[in-house]
Amino acid sequence: MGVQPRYKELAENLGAVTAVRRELARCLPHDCPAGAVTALMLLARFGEMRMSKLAELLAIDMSVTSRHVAQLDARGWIDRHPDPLDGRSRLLKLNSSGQELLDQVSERYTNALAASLGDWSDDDIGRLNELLARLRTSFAQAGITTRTPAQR
Amino acid sequence: MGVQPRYKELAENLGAVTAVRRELARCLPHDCPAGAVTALMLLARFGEMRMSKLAELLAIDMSVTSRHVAQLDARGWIDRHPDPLDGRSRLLKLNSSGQELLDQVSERYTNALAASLGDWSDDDIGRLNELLARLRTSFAQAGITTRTPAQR
DNA sequence: TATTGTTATACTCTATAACTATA
DNA sequence: TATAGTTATAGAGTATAACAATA
Repeated sequence: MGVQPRYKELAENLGAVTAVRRELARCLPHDCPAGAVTALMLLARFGEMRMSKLAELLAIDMSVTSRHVAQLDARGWIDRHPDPLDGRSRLLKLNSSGQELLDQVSERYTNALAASLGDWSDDDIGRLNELLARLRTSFAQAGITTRTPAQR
Repeated sequence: MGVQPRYKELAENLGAVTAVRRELARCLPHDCPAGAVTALMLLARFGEMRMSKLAELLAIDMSVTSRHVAQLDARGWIDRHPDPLDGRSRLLKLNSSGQELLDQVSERYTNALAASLGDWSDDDIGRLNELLARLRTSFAQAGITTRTPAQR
């Protein structure tokens, strides 16, 4: 197969991932939208950060990030304290309640994936992880240089 | 790595695909939402079908599919004709105008992917395609048996 | 009575633009 | 003047529930 058809196929397959994510989201607690989990995962993985950094990691506009963060704060999953280096900024940090939620969600996600992918080999899951991680970075690098949400 | 951490990692990586899809959607014509393209791709791949079949392929509720299809029809990308076998149903079919749009969108998607993934080997893209296709089927099979949108 | 599809309503996620406060 | 973040408004996508028409 030439590379052109592979790209076309990839575009179709990426569309199908949406369905998988939706399915996965069904196992979340009712007061916990999927977007919140994504943000919390990033705060868990990369630690304390500013709004603008989180927006960059999420690859969404800061205005949207701002609303998500306000929700996370309202639900008591993160703490916001002033950035000593810049009075305009606040630093975001996952707190113990958020960590607890994240642990619970991770367990549910893991169970849901195990139920669907039980017949996958460990290696295949690892390969998919590698390729998806690479896809993310490839797109992030290219995305910055093209047109994207406001601040870019 | 054990299999549990791999599942957790996969959940995170699937979240990141959302950003890729959003980025990809930016290259679409202004009057053509990404959801429309997904539906058209399925009609192109699997041919004429009923609403309920399309809803199943999209893995969304038929009520939502109904609205998407109404849009596709309003934009003149599909034809709907009565199902001779069942008066309640109408058969959906991509028409020449829809095919034309789809060709144009496929080209844009391909260009966007080529720009971001230019340094990927043909084999790696093929491997990602295989794994994503398998992910879709694994989830579809498991999903049907658990709880899902209304009609299941 | 069950099934196919449609419509009404509500919620999540996102973008753009206008705004506030600080640098 | 520029930057960090917030808020208002609008649009896409989805789910549930109530409904119409046909089987």
